[in-house]
Amino acid sequence: METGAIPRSAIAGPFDLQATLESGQTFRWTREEGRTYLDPAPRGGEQWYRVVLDDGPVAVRQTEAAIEWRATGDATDALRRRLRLDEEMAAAVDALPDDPLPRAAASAFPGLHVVSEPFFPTLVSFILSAQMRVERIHDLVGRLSDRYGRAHEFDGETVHAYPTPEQLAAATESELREMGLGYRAPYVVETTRMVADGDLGREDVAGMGYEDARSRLTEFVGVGEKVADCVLLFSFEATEPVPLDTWIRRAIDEHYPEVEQSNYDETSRDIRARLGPEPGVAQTYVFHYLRHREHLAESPAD
DNA sequence: CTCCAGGGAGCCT
DNA sequence: AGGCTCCATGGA
Repeated sequence: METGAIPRSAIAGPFDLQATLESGQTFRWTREEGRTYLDPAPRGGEQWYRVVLDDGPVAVRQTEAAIEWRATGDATDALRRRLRLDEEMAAAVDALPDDPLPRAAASAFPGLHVVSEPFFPTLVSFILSAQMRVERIHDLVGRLSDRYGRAHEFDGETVHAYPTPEQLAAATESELREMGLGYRAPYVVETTRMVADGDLGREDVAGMGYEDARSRLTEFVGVGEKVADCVLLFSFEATEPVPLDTWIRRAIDEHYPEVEQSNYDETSRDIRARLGPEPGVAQTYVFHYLRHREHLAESPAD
């Protein structure tokens, strides 16, 4: 076991590990204490989070001085890429329009980073996300990993990687239904097959412009405009996508009533034009803020 | 009991 | 293209 630390001085701007990992962008990281990751844990509690990276399992926590990690090899570079530690999210925040909602969201979680997660896990996770609560998506992703992903020994425990397309291709629709995926089970089966067979993959989309890429991703079964936006935002480092989920749609009704919500394409363009130069970053802040603002008062002041 | 969750597919005009 | 209905499951 190796240990290491990325000092705060080596991170661009403010960073908040808990907000970053628990804001519904990625469902692979698990808090070591407690299975679900959105139970009301204290903010800033220096909890360890665990995930399996390409090189194996890693545990990460944030202290006042640094991002600390434990892993079987040097995890510094992989963490820098996943958590985008070299990028100054505050630049996008500073450029936010002078609207109350995005401003409040940004000041509530100043260290929230948009992540850069791998393609296939993100694709399947957000197929699962349809009509499902964030906590439950996290739970189901854990179940898929435990059953189909590669097992690693770590700290005397067994931890599982997210399954590869080839591994998940072994899952049948009835198996997935028994695991609780519901009507999403056949979507996962077919999309996994498409990726495993090379019908469509990350590299087919990587060079395209935003709207073309989004359209191409909807060729996957179970992937519509909204899920495609999530995949582009959280695994392609795209800055444009504003996933129009129920929370954001309600926020538009409330705070941007002049934005008409007829079809996805028009609504997307309209709201993107109002959220500054990196609307996807703004959206990520707003989403997390909307889901937590009623609990903010309970937390001790930062 | 009802309502809702980071929606999408299938079918109909 | 745009609208409607159905789809599993668990928690509040």
